[in-house]
Amino acid sequence: MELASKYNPADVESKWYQYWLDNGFFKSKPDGREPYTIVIPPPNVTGVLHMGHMLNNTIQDILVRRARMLGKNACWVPGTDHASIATEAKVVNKLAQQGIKKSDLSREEFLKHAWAWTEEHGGIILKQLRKLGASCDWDRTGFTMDETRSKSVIKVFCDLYKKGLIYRGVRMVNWDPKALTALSDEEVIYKEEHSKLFYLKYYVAEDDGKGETGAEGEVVHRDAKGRYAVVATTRPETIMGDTAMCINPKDPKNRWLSGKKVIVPLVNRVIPVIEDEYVDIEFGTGCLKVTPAHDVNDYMLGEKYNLTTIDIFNDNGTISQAAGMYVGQDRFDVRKQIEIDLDKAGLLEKTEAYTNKVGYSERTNVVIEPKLSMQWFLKMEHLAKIALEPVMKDELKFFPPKYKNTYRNWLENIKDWCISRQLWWGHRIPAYFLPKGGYVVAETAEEALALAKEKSGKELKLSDLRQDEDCLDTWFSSWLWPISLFDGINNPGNEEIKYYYPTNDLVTGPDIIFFWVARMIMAGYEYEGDMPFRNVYFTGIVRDKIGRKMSKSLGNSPDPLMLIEKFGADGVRMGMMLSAPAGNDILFDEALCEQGRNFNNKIWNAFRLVKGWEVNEQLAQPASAEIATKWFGMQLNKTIAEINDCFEKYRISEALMAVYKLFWDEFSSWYLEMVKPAYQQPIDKATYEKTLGYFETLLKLLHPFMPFITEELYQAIKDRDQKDSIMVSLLPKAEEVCEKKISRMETTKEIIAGIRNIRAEKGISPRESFEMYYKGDLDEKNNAVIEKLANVSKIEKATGDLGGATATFMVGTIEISIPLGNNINVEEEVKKMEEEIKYLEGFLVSVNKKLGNEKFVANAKPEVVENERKKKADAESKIATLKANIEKMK
RNA sequence: GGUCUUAUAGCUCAGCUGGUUCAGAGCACCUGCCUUACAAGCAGGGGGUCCUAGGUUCGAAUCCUAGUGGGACCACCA
Repeated sequence: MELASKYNPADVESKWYQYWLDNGFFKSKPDGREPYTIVIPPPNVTGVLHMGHMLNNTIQDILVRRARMLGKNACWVPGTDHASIATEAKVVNKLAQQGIKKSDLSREEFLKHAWAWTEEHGGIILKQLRKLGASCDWDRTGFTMDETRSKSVIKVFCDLYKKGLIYRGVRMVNWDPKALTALSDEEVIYKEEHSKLFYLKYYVAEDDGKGETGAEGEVVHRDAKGRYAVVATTRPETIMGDTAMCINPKDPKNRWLSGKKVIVPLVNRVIPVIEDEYVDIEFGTGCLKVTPAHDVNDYMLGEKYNLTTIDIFNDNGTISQAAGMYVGQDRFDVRKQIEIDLDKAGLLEKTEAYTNKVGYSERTNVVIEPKLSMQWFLKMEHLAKIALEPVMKDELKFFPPKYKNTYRNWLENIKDWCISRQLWWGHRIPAYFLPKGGYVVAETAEEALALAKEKSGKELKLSDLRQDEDCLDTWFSSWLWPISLFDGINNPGNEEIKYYYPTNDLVTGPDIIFFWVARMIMAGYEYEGDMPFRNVYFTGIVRDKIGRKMSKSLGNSPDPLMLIEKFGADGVRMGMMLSAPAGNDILFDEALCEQGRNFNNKIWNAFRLVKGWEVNEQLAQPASAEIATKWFGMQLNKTIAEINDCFEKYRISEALMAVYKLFWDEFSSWYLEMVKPAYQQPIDKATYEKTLGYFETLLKLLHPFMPFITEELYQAIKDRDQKDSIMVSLLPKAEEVCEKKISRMETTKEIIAGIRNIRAEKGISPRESFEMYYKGDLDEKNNAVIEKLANVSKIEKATGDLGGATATFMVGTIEISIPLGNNINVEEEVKKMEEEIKYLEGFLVSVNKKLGNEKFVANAKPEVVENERKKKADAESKIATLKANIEKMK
């Protein structure tokens, strides 16, 4: 078989993915084995794969494939999220392009469009995951709005309602004027903004323009029209909703306003001046305008002082009838206009540049309007309580653990969760209103009817009930994901939920720790009485190589599929992992995928070498090969233990680096060179079989990271049964390691490197063989290896004087000398040795200083002191040797 | 403003309980090589005030304090 010198991933990737699918290797059913479960963080159903997904799913696939190869029953459940607001926004946009307004459609008609859109774009992302090699059990693919999941959501809603944890009420909520819905606090993103602070004049009502002068410390504003207060605001357009002005009772400069009434500028409404310590004396003028309908804190004041609320906004952010002016105009247009109007009327004292934080809708990116409205809420106190302790006690572990703090902080300051959304795409709230007021909550309309009859004591028909128009927050379905995927809500205690729950690892970004992770933990304990997953691995955010967040608008995000095409899925997976230490942001650079691809090629070429050997059964195993096979077995086990340790700590990129070095350095650069027969010569059987065995083990270790090339080569090593795939093979266990063999080989490598170095420095061809003499206790067991790799014809312990023409170097305390005949430059050698002596003498000084310090000798641990003494002796003996050598050369 | 986190080679990061695994890895860089698996390669090499200033200690990259510079999250300023 002639193999190309370059590996071509495109030739093999789809073939093996299909093979895995055809043989059902991704499938999982409960059985007697230990389960290993991951549920995918469901991507938006209509989304496309981005680099964040690549990272996330690569990690999950590595964990799942590894678990499978450890003999566990690995189950990775894929699925998608209906993404209520995001998807609805997309559908609304698409309809708008066709000239259709959502408001012109009935709920049913709109949902038809939404489902059509979902079917058209849905699941693209899952297909893309296949290209990456994701070993999900596709038969289990879930969707947050499929039948099982929907039923679960409704059931949970009713249950929480019955438990008194869900309530309905008018509250100040975050209103998205574009999507026309309420949002939870978590869906609001605060951005710093350069805006203006407007100073408005509020004249004192019934003031004759003369009035008294201010007392000590008071600041009284006055002009021809009378006395006035100045209020600083960033939102002058809300003055139509002002129903009070507030000062701090401890504020001397505004004392004179106490008990007065003032006139809202332009609006001319007379409002009271109230006093509350909430007002910051230092801010602006210390006078606050109170608009209870449009600011959270003002609302609080309104409640406290029983102020009237005037809602001056329509749902879409335009000014409402209630405002009485600027009706129908947009809030931001009015802000500009009212500035002009106030100024003209002499009611604007000044404006100042000002930086403040403004809340934006996470999804539609419009400025959030705090708004009073009737919504459904979930009480969080109980749920927060049951979710906190397991994480703080590390029963449920976070990687990296620093996120425990973030988690605790959120849970300890949690507010009730606004779960209703004024959207159609989602789970409709199962609340039914009675004709004469009141409502009932039930899983089905029929049950609701029964309850309604009971409640009203009257005969009612289904058509008399009106179901709540709102639907639930997307996260109200995703928080059940680890349970609902195994139907644990509808069918408690079923075989699957018992087997797969709690799941093992959750891999996700820290950006959804509140949205999703925390809430899943709550739901897990509430509904299963147990954690939803044992470990949470938080990935970093994928950034470009100069640290900018990858985003569509910056155009700095590569298309994952293009990357796969260019470097192969294995190369890209490796590129992602090389750059991804846990918890730190990932500075993604295509060069890392290139490194991944190069590594693939390295593996490929190592395979070409091994596979190209011809075996001669008569041949005895050469000594060098025997040493090599024994040593590499040890090295292999050592690295396996290292890898296991890395995985335990979720240091996945370090695990990869360990295999990488094992394959490239130890196996390819050292081992293969040791056992490689001369050109076109056959190899002995024992070495050949050992080597193939090692190769296969290496492939297994690499498989979780690079599934495709490893399957390709696993199959190419020999003919295998249809069902014999590397992905269902078992990883070797780490066996006892003989450290002595390993350290002996390290010495051997150093000697070889030293000799190669001499050749390089002197320009002597590798073909010209050397003799080697040594002083010190060199273990001669590896001599055959030195002879082969350094082209040394003879190794001997130096007995007498070697004469002048030798190059000498030290490996530990062993002195290696290579006679060079005419190739030597005595002066150069002496100079080199003198430099070494200088260094050693400096070293000695520091060691002697330490040993001369009585406190050190008295206080340090004995072994440390002993070590220092040894260092001293070694250095002294080295210096003596070097000095003797110099003498001889001269 | 609060909480947390971080600073080590040109870049990205390891460095555990303070001491020979103590200054490391990968990449990048430099110098030789188209040597017979691999130039997507091989063999070598250079490169760091371990952020700054104090402190604890016989001994500090490591522990403590402060400062400076990054980053993250939360929160209230109209």
